[in-house]
Amino acid sequence: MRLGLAIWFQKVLLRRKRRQDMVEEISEDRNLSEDKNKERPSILRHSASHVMAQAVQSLYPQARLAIGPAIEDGFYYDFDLDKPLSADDLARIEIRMRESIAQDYQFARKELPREKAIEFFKKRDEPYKVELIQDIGAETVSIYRHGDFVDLCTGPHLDSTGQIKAFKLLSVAGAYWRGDVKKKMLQRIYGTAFFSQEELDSYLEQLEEARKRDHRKMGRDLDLFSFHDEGPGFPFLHPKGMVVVSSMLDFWREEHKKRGYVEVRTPIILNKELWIKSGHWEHYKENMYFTKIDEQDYAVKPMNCPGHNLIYKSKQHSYRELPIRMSELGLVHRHELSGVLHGLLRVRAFIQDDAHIYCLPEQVKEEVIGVIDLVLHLYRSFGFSDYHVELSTKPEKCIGSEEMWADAEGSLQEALKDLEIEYKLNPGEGAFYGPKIDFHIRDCMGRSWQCGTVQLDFAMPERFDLDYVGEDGCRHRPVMIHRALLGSIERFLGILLEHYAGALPLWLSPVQVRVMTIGERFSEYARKVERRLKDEDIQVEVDDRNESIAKKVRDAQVEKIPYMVIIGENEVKKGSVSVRTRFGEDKRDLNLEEFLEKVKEKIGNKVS
RNA sequence: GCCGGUGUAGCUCAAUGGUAGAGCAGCUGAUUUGUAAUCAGCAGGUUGCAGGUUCAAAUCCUGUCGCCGGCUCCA
Repeated sequence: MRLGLAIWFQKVLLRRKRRQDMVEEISEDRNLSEDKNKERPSILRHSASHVMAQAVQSLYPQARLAIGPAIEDGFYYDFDLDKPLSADDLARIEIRMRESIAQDYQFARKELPREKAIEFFKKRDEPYKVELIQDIGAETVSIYRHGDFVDLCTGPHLDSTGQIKAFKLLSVAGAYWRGDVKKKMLQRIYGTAFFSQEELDSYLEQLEEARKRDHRKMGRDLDLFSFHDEGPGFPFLHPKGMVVVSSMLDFWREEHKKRGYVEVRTPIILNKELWIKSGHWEHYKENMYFTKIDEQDYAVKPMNCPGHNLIYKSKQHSYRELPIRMSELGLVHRHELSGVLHGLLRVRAFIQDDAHIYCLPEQVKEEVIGVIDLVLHLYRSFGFSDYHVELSTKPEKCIGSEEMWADAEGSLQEALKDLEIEYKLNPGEGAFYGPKIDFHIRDCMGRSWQCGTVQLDFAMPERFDLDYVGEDGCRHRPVMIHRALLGSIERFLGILLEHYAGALPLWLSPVQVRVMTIGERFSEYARKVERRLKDEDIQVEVDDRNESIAKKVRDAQVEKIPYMVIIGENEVKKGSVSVRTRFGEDKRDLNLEEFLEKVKEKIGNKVS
């Protein structure tokens, strides 16, 4: 169980190394050095996956081979095997792998005509390999052999198994054949390999570090939020968690006001007819919660757009009013599969920082650019630079015409191009109502989570018959842009906690200052200091427990409280404060008013 | 939802078929402390839940719920 985390953490390591890898790959392209190739972790790891498959088949001859690639941070191999593999089995497999490495088998490549290869793998009773070859268009395929093990593979590989110096099998998990829920579930073994034991050890060490910054643990330790069996996937925000969220939302509202957004609020439960009209009934039903009111069917909203459309339609609009930027910090509920719930990062109810922009067709690009500019500004303000952008296009199951989709995709692409933003293209991954640009941020384990999204929608205005009166006095169809920037407030909080390892920036800290007394007789003065800080809207607490100052400092450090104000004989006498920061800086005898001003200024400027 | 794992005090973990324990947190008292844990005492559990096997179940079996890691899906 613990090992499972390892796979993901490796991504964190590798993200750092990626730059180096890139440089390597470029130089390889120039001289295609065989030796350099051999230094690439992906080659090492792919070779390790072959060695693992060999070990598995030697221990469990009934295991059929599926696929076994190197991944960003290690490798895996999928097996069709009736016996469930346990941690003990992984240890046995590792031992068998070591034997193979000690034998130092050569990796040998061979090319086979397609038909011969199919025959070959049929004879070895490897149906998954046969299926793979049948799907490969090429006339010839390559196989790699080491010892008695043969696998369909394009390579390249190490020279021999002996070059695998440090590896570890990390976890076993289920995975559908070809990622298809309707196909058979296979057993996937994850592992990793490095060129030296030191690298492997340091990786495992950092894995342990990463576990410490899991937002779920910090939520408990810092008393920010909790989950309960009574509502799986539904987060409970505690008072301190709410303080953080309020700070986030205050800032969010300020930035939105500046950019011409208006805020609305729409009901959580709405008549089923509305959802049929919007298309959610048809396309999103399995993710929705339903209820009955006075014999009528209602649904709990999974999205805010239909409600916003009702507001838009509540009166006649002129082209002069557009764009209308209608925002809502809306509580949405989505029935997610139980197996995907993950702390605050994947929940069943969350606040979406949503907005719908109703605009003229010729305003689309400018509006999209405005949204992207705002999303990047928000991320920067929260201290994020590690995000990536993806553009997703028309899926199979969708509403709207081909032409609408082409227009919509074109506008998004152009906006990204104008802003010179690099992005990854995801063909067929768009929402059912339009193409989208997504912004992803990574968690401490290297997992990438979608936050911001900008989705163009030429279809919803049709369904709701939205219109505006143009310059020509005729009715026209507005364009609708859905967008969320932080995405889910809960998810964003989770990511923030991991990003800062719980030491949130001052302006977001649930407790910004803790006043602590050296002895009981200083409580009164400490309360006075507290009062003064509270008057200035600073989040402050007093710790006047009957404990040593060392203990109080320790507790505050563990809670990562930005400022510790220490009150003793000296401070009371001089009417001053002594301040320790969570970074260990210590300043004695400060003037309270000066300290207060400094803190206020830092909060205002969003600096730590 | 699927595959595998897992569930003992608020938290972290012991107890491998024979009387459920520890540290931290909590409470009480002593101590009145100068920058990462003062000392002592007390309290805290139908071992997730429901069945079953057994003279005896935290421990073995079945079911169920939650959680963890993946798969799939998504903010």
